[in-house]
This record gives sequence, structure tokens and C-alpha cells, in this order.
Amino acid sequence: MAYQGDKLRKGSWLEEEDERLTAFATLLGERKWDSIAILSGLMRSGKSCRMRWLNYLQPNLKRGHISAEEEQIVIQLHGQWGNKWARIARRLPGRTDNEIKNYWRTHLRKKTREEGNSQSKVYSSKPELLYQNGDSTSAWKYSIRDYNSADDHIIGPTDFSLEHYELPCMTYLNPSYETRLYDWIPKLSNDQSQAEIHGEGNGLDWCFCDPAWKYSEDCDPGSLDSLGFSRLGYELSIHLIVNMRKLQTVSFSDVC
DNA sequence: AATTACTCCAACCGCTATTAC
DNA sequence: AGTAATAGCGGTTGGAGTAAT
Repeated sequence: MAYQGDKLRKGSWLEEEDERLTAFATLLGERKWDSIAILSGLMRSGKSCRMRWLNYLQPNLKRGHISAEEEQIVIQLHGQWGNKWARIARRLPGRTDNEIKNYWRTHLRKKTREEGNSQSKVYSSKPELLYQNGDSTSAWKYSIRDYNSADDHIIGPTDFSLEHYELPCMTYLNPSYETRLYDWIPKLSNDQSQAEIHGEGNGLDWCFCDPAWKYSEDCDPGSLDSLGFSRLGYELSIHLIVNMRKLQTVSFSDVC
């Protein structure tokens, strides 16, 4: 271990230390932090060097205030995944897990508690996304297939083309739905586009949804619900747009 | 003006997972 | 296959800055 006999420095980093660490990390690569610590002559542990680099020195860090959009994403993903800060941070390019964690503790934890269950419940899981505000009497067919992930186990069946899911009414189309949908739709397909979505892109910058309702000729428009309204015959299409081109369309259609 | 309370966040610590040998 | 080293993750702490008294 580096400088076993000497006392390792702790606490705040000096500008000179930052410069030296930056130079050596750039030169030697972002690995072997113990080696970097030794070779750089910094009286720091490799672990400390790594932490400083990842949280402060590495290029492309955004810094500055978390935007309202980023905040929404943090709330949403925390509702889904809990304290998985590194995982959440991967969805926010330029932000570190430490930053997200601190932001949550200082800004959002209290806020979400105050708001009670209303917000966090909405984001808490995928099925609830589908059911929220919902008219649970309507059944919708989800037209994209194959969703089976150990991490995201919430939507169970793997063959979506055969499953019917409860979808809510038109209030489903609220704007914040876009990023929540992004979170799981890309995993639904095994085609080439999936790899693209999962690649090192620019996060949410390159993916959004464009929901639209249309009347479906296939359904029997004469069917009435319990209130006497025709609720059949519509189809919801959501386009995933990546790098300014439409990549995939996901359709939810009413089951007739 | 001095003191206390509070907020924020960088940095540390302990643990687990992964990689190298 | 086993062990040590390294990387990664999440919880916690401590100090600086600010607001309240």
C-alpha cells in the first residue's frame, strides 16, 4: 500500500493536489488508483484519489444546480429503485452518485415526505404507472413484446403481445409520463435499437416519447361502458425518439 | 456583535463485488 | 480454485457557510 510508513493526508484537497492528480489520472488512466497515488507522490490513499477524481475532477461533470427536470428524474427513479445512487446517477449525465445522494438528503427527502404518498406512489413502480388515475375497468393490449429483467421485475410476463394491461383514461398523457416511460420501454425489445438505447448516449437528451391517441377502426365503436360512454376503439401510440429520429413505436390498444 | 442552530456537501468509512494473479 | 488487490457502492461524518436569535 502507498506510503505505509508515512501518514496519509486526509480532508480537503488542495489545488496543487488536484492538478497533480488530474495529470496522473489523465496520463495513467482511470484505474489502478493505488499506483496513481504512489507515482503522483500525493500522500493520499488510492481510494481517496479515486473518490476525488470521480466526484470532482473528471471531465464532463456538470456541476451547478440540479435542474427541475433532473429533480423529477431523481424523484422518479428513487421511487422505483430506492437508494441506488450510482444507478440513478447513470441516468443523469454529468452528475455523480455522491451529488445525487446529497441532493436527495438535503432537498428531496423532506419534500417527498411532505407531499406524502401522492408523488412517490405515482413513481413507485411500473404497474402503478399504468394504473394511476386509471379507470380500472378498461383493458388495453400492449403491442410490444418481451420484457424480462431481473432488475425491473415489476412487469412480470415476458410475452407482452398476449397480455392485457389495465391502462388509465386520457389523463395518462400528462407530460411527466415521458421520462417515466423512457425508463422501461427501451428494455422491451431485443432488436438492435435496444443496444443503441442502452449505450453511452446523452441520457434523457436523446430519448423522449410522443404519445398520441387515435381512433381504431378495428374496435366496435358501439360498445358502451357502465356509464354509457364509448370507451373502446382508441389506440395510444408512443414514439421513442432517439438522436432526432424515431426509433420505435409502442402501441397500447383498447381490447375489444 | 456574539452565539447558536441549521444547511449543505466534500470526504471518509466499512462493506461487497469484481478482477488479477 | 483460492487469495489478494482493486473498484464500486451507500451510509455517515465533519467542517464551512449562513440564518436565526
